[in-house]
Amino acid sequence: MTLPPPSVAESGTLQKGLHKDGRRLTPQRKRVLGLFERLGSGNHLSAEDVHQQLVQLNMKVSLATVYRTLRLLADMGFLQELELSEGGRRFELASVDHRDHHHVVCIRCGRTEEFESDSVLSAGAAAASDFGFQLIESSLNVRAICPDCQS
Amino acid sequence: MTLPPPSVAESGTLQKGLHKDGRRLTPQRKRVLGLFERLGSGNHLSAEDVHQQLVQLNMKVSLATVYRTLRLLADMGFLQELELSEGGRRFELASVDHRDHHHVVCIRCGRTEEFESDSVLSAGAAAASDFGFQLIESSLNVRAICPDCQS
DNA sequence: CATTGGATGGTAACCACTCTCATTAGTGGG
DNA sequence: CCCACTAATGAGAGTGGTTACCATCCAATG
Repeated sequence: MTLPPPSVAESGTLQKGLHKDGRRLTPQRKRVLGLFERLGSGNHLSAEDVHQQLVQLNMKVSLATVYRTLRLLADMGFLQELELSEGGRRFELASVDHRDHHHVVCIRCGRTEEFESDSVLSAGAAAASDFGFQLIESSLNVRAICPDCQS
Repeated sequence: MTLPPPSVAESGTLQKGLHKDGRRLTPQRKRVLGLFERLGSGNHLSAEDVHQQLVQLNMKVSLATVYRTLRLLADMGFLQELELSEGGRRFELASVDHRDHHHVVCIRCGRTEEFESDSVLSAGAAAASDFGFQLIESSLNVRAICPDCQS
């Protein structure tokens, strides 16, 4: 059985979080967060992506507001900020998954494999907290040579 | 006893690496690499940093050339590139002593702290061997927000 | 409703970085 | 040692993602 998705954008959770800081619930903010909830977790969107998607849905939100809202929602913890590639940060619904994504990369052919590691996650979290930093994400990049390139 | 520092920029190692690809040894390239060697490992400099430092030393190198040279030296393996902070990527001297250290970087101001972790190293080694890769090095990049930028 | 200050939209500005191109200068051969 | 070849430099324009500015708008409160 599937439970109905608990929409943060509609349920009042977003509104509460905003109001306790003197902020306001606007249609634009609901649209942005709602978009992520409709797509589900696992989607990583750039600001431009979000803007385009909303335009296609006839839900006009200016690009400037998209940027402001993404940052706000990330600061509030509803979205998670991550950087998967060069040239642009991306956002996804905050979830326990994708908290850290690690890669083994072959320096010869570029073949990339992903893996997960709790010990790496906790090591990164510990290091951040040691310096008083607020963790966003940690990624372990392992440079190596794949079997095909070892010959 | 202290051995004289083996300068890659002066010893001919840089020249050799350049010549075998039809490239040229220029004063600018020696200056950039020499700067990193003078500062020693553990310094993370942005292109702007390098430019400023060289200007202060009366060793004029244009900013465009700094960018070009940093990329070149990183490709050649003399420098290590850290794509960490939002406000620009940084470079450090690639050295054997420092090949197993990790970074916590503030995405707002670029402040970078180093740390070491055996568990991270073994996790990287394990991941490499799981995929049949031959490990070269692993580096954990922790993206976070420093105390000063958390306001 | 009226008030008020946070939010939006449109756009200019910004920043790190790259490209273009005329000029300079390493390199290797003669 | 000089020359020719062409890689490399310098200066500045251009680029793409992001932020700042500001007049206008509107959600929240009483």
